[in-house]
Amino acid sequence: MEGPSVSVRKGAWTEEEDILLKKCIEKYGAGEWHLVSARAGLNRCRKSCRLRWLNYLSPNIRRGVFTNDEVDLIIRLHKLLGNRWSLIAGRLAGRTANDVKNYYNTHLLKKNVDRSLDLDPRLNPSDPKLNIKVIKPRPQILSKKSFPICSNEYMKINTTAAAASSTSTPASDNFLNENGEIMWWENLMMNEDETDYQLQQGLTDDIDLSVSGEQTANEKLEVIEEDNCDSLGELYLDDELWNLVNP
DNA sequence: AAATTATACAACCGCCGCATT
DNA sequence: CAATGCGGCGGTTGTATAATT
Repeated sequence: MEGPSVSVRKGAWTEEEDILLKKCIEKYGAGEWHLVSARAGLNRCRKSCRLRWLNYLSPNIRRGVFTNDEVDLIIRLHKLLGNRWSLIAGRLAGRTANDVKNYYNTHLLKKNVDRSLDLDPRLNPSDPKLNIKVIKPRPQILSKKSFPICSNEYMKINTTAAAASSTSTPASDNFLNENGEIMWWENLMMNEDETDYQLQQGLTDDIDLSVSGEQTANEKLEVIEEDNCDSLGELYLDDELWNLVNP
């Protein structure tokens, strides 16, 4: 199906190839990757071209060392989302999923395991009373009052911004304020203790997310809010809701 | 200084979901 | 409904460079 019919070039990209690809994207825009190699005069497969652009050549990419804030955010988002690198990268302006994945695997993977055991004595797996088991990352409960995703204002801002932004990595700047800071970061920080507690206590009972009929994301969220938040004061961020509030 | 080992990261591979035919 | 092709994703590998012996 997707195998190349003729041999295509593999391995590291040359400067000449980069220039050809850049000129092609400048002329035709990013997309239609199956046509790019022909348009650019490259003997590369569509995936190679796409990857080279998204991970290296795109002007939106920010290179250089990860800041402390970025590293903290990666750690916390990974805790929330697991290995969903594109989602994580989507919250780090200018960083690609590949960059984040590489950074995590090389810098944080071992450190993270060590740290999680060091920081929280309750998670010491050597303690037989705790019966620690490895669990997959799971959706989070976030307090409505301190995580303002429920507000219509928030939805208005972000659904509009999302509609105008590209869907692929690197991230849009939807979540940056005028100072280039990540807007929801503080909220995430504030909620960490709460969500950790709730996860440990298993307080993640499903909340009804069913919404009938065709509705906009904003309308859907309002219905979900109405059905659940008023009585419970919480939102259950499963995939559907997460996608709604992080378009 | 040379050999070996560890690290960082660019790139590839296989799979998936979705749209189209 | 099945086949096909596409964009996209995460896991993994290959290799250049740095650090260590």
